Amino acid sequence: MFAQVALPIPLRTLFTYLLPPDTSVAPGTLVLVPVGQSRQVGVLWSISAQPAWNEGEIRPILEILEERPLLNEELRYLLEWIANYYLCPIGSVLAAAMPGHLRLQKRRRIFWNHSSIPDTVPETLLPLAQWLHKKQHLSEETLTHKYPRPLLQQQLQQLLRLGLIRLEEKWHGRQESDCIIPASTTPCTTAPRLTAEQSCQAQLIEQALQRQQFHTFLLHGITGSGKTELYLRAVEQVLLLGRQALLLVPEISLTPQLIQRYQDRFQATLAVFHSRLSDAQRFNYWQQIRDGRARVVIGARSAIFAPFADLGLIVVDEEHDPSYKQEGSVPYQGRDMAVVRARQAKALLILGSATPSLESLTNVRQGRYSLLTLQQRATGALLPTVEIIPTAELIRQQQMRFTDLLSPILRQAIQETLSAGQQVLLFLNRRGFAPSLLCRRCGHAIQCPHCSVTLTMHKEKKLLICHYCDYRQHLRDVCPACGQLSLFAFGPGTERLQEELSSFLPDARSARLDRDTVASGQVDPESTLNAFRDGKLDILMGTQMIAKGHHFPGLTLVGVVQAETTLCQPDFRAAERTFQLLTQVAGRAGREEGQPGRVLIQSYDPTHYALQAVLTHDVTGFVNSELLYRQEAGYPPFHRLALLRFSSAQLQTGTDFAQTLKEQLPALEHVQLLGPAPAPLFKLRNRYRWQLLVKELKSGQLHRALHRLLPLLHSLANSRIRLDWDVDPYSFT
DNA sequence: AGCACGCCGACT
DNA sequence: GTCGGCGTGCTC
Ligand SMILES: [Zn+2]
Ligand SMILES: [Zn+2]
Repeated sequence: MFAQVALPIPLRTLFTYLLPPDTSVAPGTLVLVPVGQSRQVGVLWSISAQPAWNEGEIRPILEILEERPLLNEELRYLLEWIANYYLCPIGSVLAAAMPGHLRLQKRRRIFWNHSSIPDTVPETLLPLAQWLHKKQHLSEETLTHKYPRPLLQQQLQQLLRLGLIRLEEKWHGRQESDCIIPASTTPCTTAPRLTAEQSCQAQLIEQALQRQQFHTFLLHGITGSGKTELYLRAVEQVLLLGRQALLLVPEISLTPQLIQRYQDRFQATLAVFHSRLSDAQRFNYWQQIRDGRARVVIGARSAIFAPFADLGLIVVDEEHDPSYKQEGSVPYQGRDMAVVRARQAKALLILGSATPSLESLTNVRQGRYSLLTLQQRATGALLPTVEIIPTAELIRQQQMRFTDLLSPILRQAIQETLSAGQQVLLFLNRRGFAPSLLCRRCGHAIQCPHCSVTLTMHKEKKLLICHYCDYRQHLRDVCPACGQLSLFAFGPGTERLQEELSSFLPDARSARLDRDTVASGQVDPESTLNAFRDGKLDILMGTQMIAKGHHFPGLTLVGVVQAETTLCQPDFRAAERTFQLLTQVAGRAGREEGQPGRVLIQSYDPTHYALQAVLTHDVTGFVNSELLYRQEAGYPPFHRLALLRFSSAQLQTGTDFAQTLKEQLPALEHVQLLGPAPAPLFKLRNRYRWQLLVKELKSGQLHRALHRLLPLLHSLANSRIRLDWDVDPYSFT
């Protein structure tokens, strides 16, 4: 018998191995196989009587690693689906789905397996044999310091044949793990009462769960309307049906507070995939999910690959969040994969958001999803009032300097709020002190030597840092172009905001939460958020990190320092993103009844329709005008896109290739080719970049075109050109 | 992705 | 002379 095995290396095909006689093993099981000079853990994909490959020697499977399959058919289907849809090797998909699971621990140990060194040992092997005999056991790594690998392999083989040594290969699947989940399904805390609106929607969810068929709900509930409580109820019900549940959240929302909330309800059965898990812990969770011992799973997008035995419910919270899109070698959209997986598992899917993606809303309009809405806040509080502050106009009227981040209106509002004993949140989606350092004499902006972007000024660290490649140089006073002492920090940043705020209100208790303060250990996110919630801080300022989900009862004023930071990006979703992010931030304000919230948005473009929609809480109005724009411009959700990118370390090589493509790319049916054009971020990590946008004109024809286009690109490109592509792209930099 | 093989610059 | 840099090509 032969086995086709998927390996976690970027291969488009399965490899064929010989199944040792008398082995009973089912597809989906982990196996150890030889690959070239090394060994790999792979997944047995299928078994056949005839080899699926006959162009060389077929080697045998070395070991069946587990008694039962880890990847059931449903999960293998998902991985194949991803490989086909996103046009990437099945091996890469496997590696993305199971990071670490399949990795053998690099250090093989070699044990001396004999009391002495027999005389029969050939002279060439003596030095190695003596070394091993003396030490009794050594890691392969240590040996490679003294022996070149091919020689070592050869000598070890000989010693092995003589029965003098024994190899021990470590695979963490064998390690005992420390994250045992006890088996119990008793809810720990009792559920709070639902509002009339909530219980109405909860009933619809329950009915759908009872049917145990695939169905998708879009749960569109305003901020603070109690979506989480509906998720919790749905999970409770699916557990009663004896099925498992998966909750996907954006990476940034996977906070101790969120975990606690679920733990209080489902403690006994919960597995949380957070980024600090070791390979062994992660693998142990996988086994417990397969065995049905873990019944509720929470994680970011990659938890979609967990090996559920009987998945009955998937919840995608904040379904519009861009972090569901994985970038890199396997660029999948986690939310979309939830649809594929739920359909295959006959599970109920709930996509929840206060600001649903246009894709999901379109699916509702086309009848593929059903809509559930929550229009009232669970506490009975009203939505905050929103005002837009025209920064440019205030500067022109000399009411503020153009270097100021806080307008007089916002300053006054902060003071009023603090003196009323309430709290303030200031949002600015830019870390560092300023995004660039300019020369006021010659206009020079200090750039990254490896990328075509300006270096961000970090005042505390006294560094200029590239936010794309992490290049750093010391902060300087002298302009590198004209040699004058004339550099000044241009543009906003959270560090500068903090500086301005502490000179404005030196006595206020404030904290800054962004990647820099967290990484430097200055600030602990959990305790800071808790302190703010408990009223031990007056002002919290920061980036994305403070925008999500948290409930701060004393918070009544939200200030958005500069709305444009998300607006001016080379991305047709810029307006949608801005609307979503600002609505989300605004939703932090005034969540308790009787304490109305106020939101002040500072902007250089106050009439922009995305901001106007935030002002009036007009989701429908925004969605309609945005959809109109998308339709006219031929963008998603009306036309699918694929982005083909290429780059080269030499400018000329790239330019030539772009020219070649312009001349030689044929017109393809049912798609439109836009480009190649230089990428908005033209140089990144010393590579010059171009992109070619493929727009689908007739539904269902994108892949046909890509299957013609990609081989053509490969054949035209020389080895200096690096090619990659992204189906349904979210990033256009 | 590893890991080999292979062909050119600075060193015991 | 050879040690080692990483470019190219293969792995059932
Ligand atoms: Zn850079
Ligand atoms: Zn200058």
